[in-house]
Amino acid sequence: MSKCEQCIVREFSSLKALTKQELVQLSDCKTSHIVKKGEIIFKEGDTVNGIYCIKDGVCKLIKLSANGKDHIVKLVTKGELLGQRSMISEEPVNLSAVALDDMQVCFIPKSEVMGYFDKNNKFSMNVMKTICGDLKEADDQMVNLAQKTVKERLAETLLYLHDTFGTNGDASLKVQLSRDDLASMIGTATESCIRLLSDFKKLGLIELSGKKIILLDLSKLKKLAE
Amino acid sequence: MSKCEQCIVREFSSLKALTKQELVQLSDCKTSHIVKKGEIIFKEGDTVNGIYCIKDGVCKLIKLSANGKDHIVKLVTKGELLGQRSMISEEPVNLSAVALDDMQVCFIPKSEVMGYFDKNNKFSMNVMKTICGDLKEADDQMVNLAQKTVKERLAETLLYLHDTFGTNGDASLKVQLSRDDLASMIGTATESCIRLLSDFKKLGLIELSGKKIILLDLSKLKKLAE
DNA sequence: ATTAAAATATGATATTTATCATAATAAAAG
DNA sequence: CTTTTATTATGATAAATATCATATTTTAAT
Repeated sequence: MSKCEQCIVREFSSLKALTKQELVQLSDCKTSHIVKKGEIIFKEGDTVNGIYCIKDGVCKLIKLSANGKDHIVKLVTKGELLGQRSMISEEPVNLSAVALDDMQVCFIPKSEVMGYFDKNNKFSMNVMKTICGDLKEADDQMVNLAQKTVKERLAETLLYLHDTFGTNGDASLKVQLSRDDLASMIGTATESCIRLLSDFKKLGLIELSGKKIILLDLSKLKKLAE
Repeated sequence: MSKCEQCIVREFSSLKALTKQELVQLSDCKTSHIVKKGEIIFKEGDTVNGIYCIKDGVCKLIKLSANGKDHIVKLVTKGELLGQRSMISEEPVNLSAVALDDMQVCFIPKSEVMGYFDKNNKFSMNVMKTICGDLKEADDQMVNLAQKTVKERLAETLLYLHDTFGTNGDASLKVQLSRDDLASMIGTATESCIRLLSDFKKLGLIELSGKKIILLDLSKLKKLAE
């Protein structure tokens, strides 16, 4: 079993506040898991008795709507924690988590995490700040969905993927979303998403080859995203 | 100066966790304010060095979008606290708060609140749960904006106003929003909102008289909201 | 009370976006 | 390697929504 004390990823999450002693204890009670691309980590409505720490890979947090389509609320990647909100609220999770890559995740049982909450003030403050950050982002996204056009949202999302997850050697976006996923991230029909990508390609803003997307003109995309 | 120990409203917020001693101390450092309808409590970008406790009235939390229109992210009413996120994140507020009614609010300086955070575990847990609740709601709204039609969102919002803020003696919604505000709550153009209200009226779902809105057929509205 | 200003309402039209249909391409399975 | 299936792409059309114009009503101000 790998040791949390030596895990670099920890430094990027609220867990960075843990003491050496707490980390040793954590190593003993955590479990490590491999999650293959497409597999579900947890499902809306599940009772998840703890939190997941993402060691590698990216997953989508999705919410099913009344009409059966689902919406991608957020992408989460290595260094981040999953299931904090649910644990604090003492409610089932309100989102499903599905791997977009092959992932490595560690599960930390609730009992352990709650202990840190009580004893380690810095840890609980970190978690709170993270959740506050999520809330702020959610507010922003809400306004975008309410007021921006699909074209603007697509441009913005492409830039977000570029800036947040970076590019491969060939300049293509590292996170490879299907057109379907991209559409459910910006809140539109798959065909509309595909059509706009074609438009962007014709305008020389992006290059498409298979699932790969290369952003060619960042500044024009920024203007389009307003 | 009114005493917090005797304030009923406190029982409805995170402040219910405070001890008698803490409440006495709170009474000494809080300031009470009257905010007239339409007045601004704080503005996006402001540094608010504390939190507001709403004793009476309702306000809207709005966010300005790039195109100049603003979006109502949330309505907040008596018993609730304002500015918690900003205080925890140690960032300027990301939303503006504008009174929809004449309001009574109390301001509690940051130094005081942070003291409770450190010493009163129940209080900080309450605040966390509130923010987690806000995040869950934000996720829901996001999906609604992404996937529901304007008609569905209008029906849902009318029901929300009905269920959350109640009705007057004549069965009209207690919170009176302008058509403009209603539109910026559901994320549509003012004219579209007005048009749909007229449609609902013609269908016998609601009654309109001036600014007053009366919901006549809750179950049909529920079906419309899906 | 009268005028001015703002809010509400409705029609006409343009634009955006979704849906349905079908083709082309890519990926997976046998 | 070939067949099947899923994904991506594009056209045609329908539906939803925004915008512009203008009328009506309500509210506020003089």
